[in-house]
Amino acid sequence: MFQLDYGDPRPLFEQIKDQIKTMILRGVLPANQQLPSVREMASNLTLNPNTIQKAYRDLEAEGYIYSVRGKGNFAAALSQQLKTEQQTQLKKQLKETLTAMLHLGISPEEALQWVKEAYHTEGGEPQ
Amino acid sequence: MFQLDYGDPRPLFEQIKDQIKTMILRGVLPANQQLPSVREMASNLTLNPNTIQKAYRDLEAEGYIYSVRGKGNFAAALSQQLKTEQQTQLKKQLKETLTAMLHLGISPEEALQWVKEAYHTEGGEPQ
DNA sequence: CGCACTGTAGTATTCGCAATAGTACAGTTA
DNA sequence: TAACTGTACTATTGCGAATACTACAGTGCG
Repeated sequence: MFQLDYGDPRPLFEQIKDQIKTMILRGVLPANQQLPSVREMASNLTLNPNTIQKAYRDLEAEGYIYSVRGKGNFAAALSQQLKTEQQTQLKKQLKETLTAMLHLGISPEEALQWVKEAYHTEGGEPQ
Repeated sequence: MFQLDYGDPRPLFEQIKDQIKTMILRGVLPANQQLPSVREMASNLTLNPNTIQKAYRDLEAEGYIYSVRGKGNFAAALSQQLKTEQQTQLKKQLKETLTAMLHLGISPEEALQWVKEAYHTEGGEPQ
């Protein structure tokens, strides 16, 4: 179900968190969709249930999922606040990238070209 | 000379590496400019010389600096290869950001608007 | 009820790796 | 020679991720 990279310096629970976040933000996991149980996911990924639980607890604290004792974990409805946060972060990220490009000697015109190009090559599905 | 964030999960030597990289890529550190000695930098940042040495060794392996035994560490001339690598990475980063924006419901038109906006607000120097 | 599932909480332990501490050796320069 | 430089070790500490294990609480179903 998920892709773990043991070479990645980032901890496993973070990798799991990010993948779930992405799925929720992109609508792959609709609201109230049930997630695999802590034990099941742990079994599938061959790691400890505690690791999954940490990921789930964090995600709940951040508003991406909600937990119901005895029932399971479910994708939360994507709040406007969460969307706005994400947008803000993406904007910041975009600006950082553009700044780095500028300082590397790439003109704004070239940058715009890159942007258009990125859209034209959509379907390659980066990441 | 450098800014260390002990709250950052990233190791110290990585933070140092990145800051030096950025300075070199942006021309703040011209070719053959001498860097502080391992021991001096360690003293300034109040950490162990080994930590600095690790950063320097990595940077040399990546082609950002060169070391001369008995003399010191110096910024390398920014090779075309290094620039190209950096450009490739930025392009990839840009595309990932744009893809995420798309999936968040931001149209290409809006995205372009963001890009222009980012340039207009230059001077705020993000990061 | 009893059973099998779910989440939750806690402790103890292992393990990896960043970072420290310390010593030693080699090359440069005045 | 003296005081710098880089480099190479080994040993140790310390932190946090991940494991292992146990236990308890709520849900759903036959």
